[in-house]
Amino acid sequence: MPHTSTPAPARTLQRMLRAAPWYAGLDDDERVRVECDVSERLVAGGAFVARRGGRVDHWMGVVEGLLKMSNVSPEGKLATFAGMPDGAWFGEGTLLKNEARRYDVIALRDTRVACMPRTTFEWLLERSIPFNRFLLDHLNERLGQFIAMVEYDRLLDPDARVARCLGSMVHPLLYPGNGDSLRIGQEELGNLAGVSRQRVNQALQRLENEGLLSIEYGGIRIVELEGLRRFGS
DNA sequence: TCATTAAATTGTT
DNA sequence: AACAATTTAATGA
Repeated sequence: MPHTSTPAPARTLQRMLRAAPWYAGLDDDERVRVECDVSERLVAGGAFVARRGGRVDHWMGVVEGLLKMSNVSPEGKLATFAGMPDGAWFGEGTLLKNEARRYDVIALRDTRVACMPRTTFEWLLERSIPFNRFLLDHLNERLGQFIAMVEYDRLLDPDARVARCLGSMVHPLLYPGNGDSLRIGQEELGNLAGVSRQRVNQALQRLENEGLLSIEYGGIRIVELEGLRRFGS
């Protein structure tokens, strides 16, 4: 590493938008409107970004931080659907169906959230084919994750749960910009995978020994993405 | 640039 | 849950 290393570019809202996979396909008018309409909100760690049952009037994306999409059943059972790292977008399903939100979104640490107004979202939906294409890919990917979840989740041992949790948060096409490394601590990973931090540590060491990832301070570097997604099956 | 310190995170029991 | 070890970030000379 050269000692003249340039400081990592700040995770600004504008930078995040321009790196978004759907942004590249927009025309100039669309880009101008998007950059004008999208605002940024800071959510403290532990706080709700949006609540189940609440009205949905924004399509949201993670500029910087970490979110958890989850639900609590009437019996008090916690179900986490997805972890959302930098560059992840969510809420399109509820926007398209125009119904109340079906899940809670909670910040696992201080997180900056990009908010695109419903009107802008619908405007893009009406006129941009690349935007529609992105939504299609995005929904399809999400569907695949949910199918895998109902198929295996209850049967998986902790190692596999951690592996799949990581695999679901890395997507070179839908969430670019993270490269092959994920900034997530072992405690946060435990919250997402539903296992203790100690067990996360144990799982990560096994996964590292099998050559699927490498453990870094404050994060994980993905080595074999497909191996992580397949792990345990 | 280097040393010191505090804070965060990891590894182990 | 508690503890020790490690890494990073911040501070000031």
